[in-house]
Amino acid sequence: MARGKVQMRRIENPVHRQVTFCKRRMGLLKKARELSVLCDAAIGVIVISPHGKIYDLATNGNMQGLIERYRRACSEMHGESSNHNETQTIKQEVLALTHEIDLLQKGFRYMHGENDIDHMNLVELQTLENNLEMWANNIRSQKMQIISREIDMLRNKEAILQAVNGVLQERIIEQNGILNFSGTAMTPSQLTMESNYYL
Amino acid sequence: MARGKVQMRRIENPVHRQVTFCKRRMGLLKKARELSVLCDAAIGVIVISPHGKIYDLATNGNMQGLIERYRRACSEMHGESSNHNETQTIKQEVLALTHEIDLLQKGFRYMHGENDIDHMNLVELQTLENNLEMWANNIRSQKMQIISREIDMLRNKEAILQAVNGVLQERIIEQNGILNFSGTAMTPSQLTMESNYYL
DNA sequence: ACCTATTCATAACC
DNA sequence: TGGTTATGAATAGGT
Repeated sequence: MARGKVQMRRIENPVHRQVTFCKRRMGLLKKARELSVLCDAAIGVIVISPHGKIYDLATNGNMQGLIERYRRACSEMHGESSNHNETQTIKQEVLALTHEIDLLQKGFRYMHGENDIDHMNLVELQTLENNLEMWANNIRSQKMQIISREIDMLRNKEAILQAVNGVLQERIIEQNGILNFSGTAMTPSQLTMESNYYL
Repeated sequence: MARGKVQMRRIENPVHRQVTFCKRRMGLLKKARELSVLCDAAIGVIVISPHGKIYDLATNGNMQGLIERYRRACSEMHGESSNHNETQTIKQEVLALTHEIDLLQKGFRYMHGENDIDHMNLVELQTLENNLEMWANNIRSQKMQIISREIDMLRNKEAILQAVNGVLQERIIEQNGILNFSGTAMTPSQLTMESNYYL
């Protein structure tokens, strides 16, 4: 909103994104507090960062209570009995989530045309299958890129460590020659670091 | 904020308060949506008017899931050792489903042309690939169903046509016997309909 | 609901 | 992260 209009889509630059996240999050919470004070409303805001960190605000100081109120109002709307066995609500959530997944998957099916998979003909299905195959291939190559980057990095590390190793060995040999502490000299193998395969 | 700074306290005039409530509520939800889009965050906003009317927004389209995530994070923060024996497994299920939804949404965005694939890690990519594979398998089996239905239908047609053919041949032979129009008699092969392969 | 004068929020920059 | 500033957005008050 300043120094150039911003496009309404995910900010690609991670640094910019993080900065904007921080600033706008502050702004959002401030606006929420203001609305709450000015208009005497109860407001809850939950923000979950892409990395799962949670920021929240409950203007009445108690998010749980607010959520309960919200839930009660929702179930009233759905005409459900407010029989609040915790397990029951969670099971309903599972149901809701499962339903959402179904919806998303249906959405996927619509990607290649307006048709549902059950009503698609062979040509359409074949096209969709080919597209999926391409998509999967992209994913596989992306995976390979990540893996080979990791491997390259590890090779580099290995080379560096080998070099360090050589230097250290020479130094030890030198010291052995000078001090003849043959009993305490480390063998080269003890100096070799294990590769760190954290893929 | 315009035409005079406003004091940060409850607006006494009920009309002004209602108008401001409406306007600022819109603004708040807009800001929330923007933050969500720009920074890839999951955001939930609950607004309860002084009269108890509820307005809400869940950027992932599912407030229950969001609240669940929030609850989970909170109990983690409080380090509560949950004694919910049965509930625990269900909560894990919710977690898994929520995660799957995240993945599907990421994939969705990718399909729409925004290259989120670059920001997915190996595990996410692997899961997505598996999902795609399952999907492709569904499509393949759907194709096979269509194909075998078509084949069955064609076999039926063939059988019927063969029978008709036989009858017609007999009739021709009969007519040849009676009228002896040997020059204009059709050969059996000309009566055979071509199979209609419109797959 | 629509219209501006004003204040506010914030993108880009340190 | 924490400041500064130019600029686009939000909105208070009025119609």
